[in-house]
Amino acid sequence: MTGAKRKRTTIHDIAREAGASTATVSRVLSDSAYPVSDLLRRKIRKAAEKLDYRPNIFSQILKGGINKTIGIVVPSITNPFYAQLVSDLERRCIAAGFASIICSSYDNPRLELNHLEILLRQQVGGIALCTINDSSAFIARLRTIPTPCVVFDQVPDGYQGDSVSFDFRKGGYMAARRLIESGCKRIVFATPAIDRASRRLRYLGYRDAIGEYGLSPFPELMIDAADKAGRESGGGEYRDGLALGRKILAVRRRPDAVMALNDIIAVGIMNTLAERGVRVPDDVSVIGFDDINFAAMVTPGLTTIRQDTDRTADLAAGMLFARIANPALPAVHFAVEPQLVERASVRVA
Amino acid sequence: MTGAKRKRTTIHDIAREAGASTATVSRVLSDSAYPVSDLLRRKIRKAAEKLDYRPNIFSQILKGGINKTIGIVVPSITNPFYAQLVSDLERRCIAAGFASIICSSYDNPRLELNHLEILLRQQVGGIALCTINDSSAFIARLRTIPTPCVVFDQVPDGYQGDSVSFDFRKGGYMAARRLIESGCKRIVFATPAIDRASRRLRYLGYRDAIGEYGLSPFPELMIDAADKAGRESGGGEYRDGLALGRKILAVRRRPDAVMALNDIIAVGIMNTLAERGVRVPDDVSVIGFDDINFAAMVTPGLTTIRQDTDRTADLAAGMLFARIANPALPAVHFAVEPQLVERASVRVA
DNA sequence: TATAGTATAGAAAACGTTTGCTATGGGAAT
DNA sequence: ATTCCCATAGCAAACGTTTTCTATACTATA
Repeated sequence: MTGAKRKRTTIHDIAREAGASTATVSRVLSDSAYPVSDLLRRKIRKAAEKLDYRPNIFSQILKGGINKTIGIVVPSITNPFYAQLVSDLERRCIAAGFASIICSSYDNPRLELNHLEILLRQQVGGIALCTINDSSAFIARLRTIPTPCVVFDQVPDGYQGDSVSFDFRKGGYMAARRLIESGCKRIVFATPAIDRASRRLRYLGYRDAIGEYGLSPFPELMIDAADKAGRESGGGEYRDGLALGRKILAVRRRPDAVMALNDIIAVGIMNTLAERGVRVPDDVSVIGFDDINFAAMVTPGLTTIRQDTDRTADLAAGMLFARIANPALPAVHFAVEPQLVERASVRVA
Repeated sequence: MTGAKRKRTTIHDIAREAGASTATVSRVLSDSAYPVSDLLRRKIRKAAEKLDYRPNIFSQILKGGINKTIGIVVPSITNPFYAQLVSDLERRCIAAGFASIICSSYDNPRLELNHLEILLRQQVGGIALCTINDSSAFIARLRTIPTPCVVFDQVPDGYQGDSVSFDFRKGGYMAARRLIESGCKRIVFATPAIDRASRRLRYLGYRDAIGEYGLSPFPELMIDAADKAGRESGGGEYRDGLALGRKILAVRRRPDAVMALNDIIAVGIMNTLAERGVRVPDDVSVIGFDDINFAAMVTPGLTTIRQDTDRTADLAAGMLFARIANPALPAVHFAVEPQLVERASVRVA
């Protein structure tokens, strides 16, 4: 359509137009402190304007500049929790003058590693990583990457670099305890496969509470990972909640409370229960995890454990930019605290 | 910590290690058809492996290669509809060997333009754009960008390039008609500000149906954009639904149906109604738009107009990659059709 | 045996910047 | 008038690739 492929204007074009050398043009256009006469400065600026000059970032980076984009890796961008977290992170990148590359690994460690390799090849200036892979091989790999990196939300045991973790165990404990204190006795922890630290820790926290209050051995763990093999997902979606709901309905002596792995699953369970006429919270209490926007929109409103995405993003971005500015800094670690948010899905004591 | 900053290995290192020239190394490593002896080939491959070589994409691109990343711009990544659309697009990029940069403009035209400039500076190989800006100045700007670009979902009037649009007017018509045919007479269209084509068209479709069935002039349009100025959002969120719900409850002769701008707003309205004891669909029918995952999770299940994100992504990605492969192609345009999905929020006739 | 042809390899230029170094001119200090 | 310094400006190297062009050593042909 437009005929011959127009070439971009370079500093050479500007140099010619303004009667200067490329060195001087570069110095003017990159606001260097190098002394250049005002006259020439103006001429160069005008020429740049006239020719609609945009620097070629590839030569800049090649020459040794740092790449002002950071890579963000999360398990699943369609999970509202991560969508919010990514959004909060992205806002801070923009504020710092960085672009961001968002990668969703779809709960697939292989894809996650692939994303990471791509980001490294792209030589992004920094990486914010929420990984579901806590294999020691992966952690070893992580140790070798030359790019500033912060691991957030889920941080694998033994990871030594910068991180801001969420206290999943405490969150699990708080959730279970909330149920216990409202008088529930038969509490089930409902989850798809326990395949990563953040899930195991939630369960451990639940066990802490169960043990502390001396509750009896009940079929306390309800796992449904039946169709896991067949799909590219780590579970944790609505359909998993539906499946778990059916499973719960099938036990002979019904639990009086369920602690769901996350909010989405909690909603799936609530809906399955409602369909069969069992009322929440009157017949069974339900508690979620994450506090996605959505938790406030369902009926009854979902009582849940809040992960503060904004705080997490704030800490993670802060330490990432600090490290980019000074890679020699010692590693730091933050933890963000869970928070109980009361709504209407747990019966009052 | 790690002491001196280790330099990346380059083809020069490999050349030295394997006793070859950089030219040969480049040819081997980029799988060129150029004849190189098997012996040397092997030596170079082994050296590359040993030194953990990764090509520097910046020099590759600088040298004239194309940048295998595409930029995706959407109004809001936290909107589940766009999250899904982005996810569907991203999957196709990966399949085509492209990375993707996802940018959320938060319903802010200034930020959107800024994102676009960044993508151009990054010289991404292609851009997939869902814009909320249909000013003629913006369309003119769009015409001048040198990068392959496809506009999807919302395409502004007068945009000439590749696009895959959604038939919002027809969608609006289908929604309103569904309500009318179930016997509703006083149907209100509930929306935050009508500030972009996709919203205006929905309203127009609604009017089409209203007119066609000769319905009476009722306070048919319910706008709540009160606090718009104060926030970085174009409206369309849950709180907008709540506000609209309150407004609807306040009218003297209550509507018997509401057509919401989108699913999230529909849920907000349903919840507000439920809180005051008005039942959906018995007292008032509610219909949404988009068919986000969420629409199936609320009670009653939300009847809505489906925008097929997967189909949209498929078309958009297809035409984008086609254009990248051959920029001289004439522009093409596709439209994806709305689809009514029945659930339980509209009363049966 | 001379000649051409073929397979293989390397030297070097180019992509668009940044930057260390050198060069020029003029004013101030001697 | 000589010396020195300072303010300007440009030259050219370097970043890591790709690619064109040239060079070498065989092998096959006349």
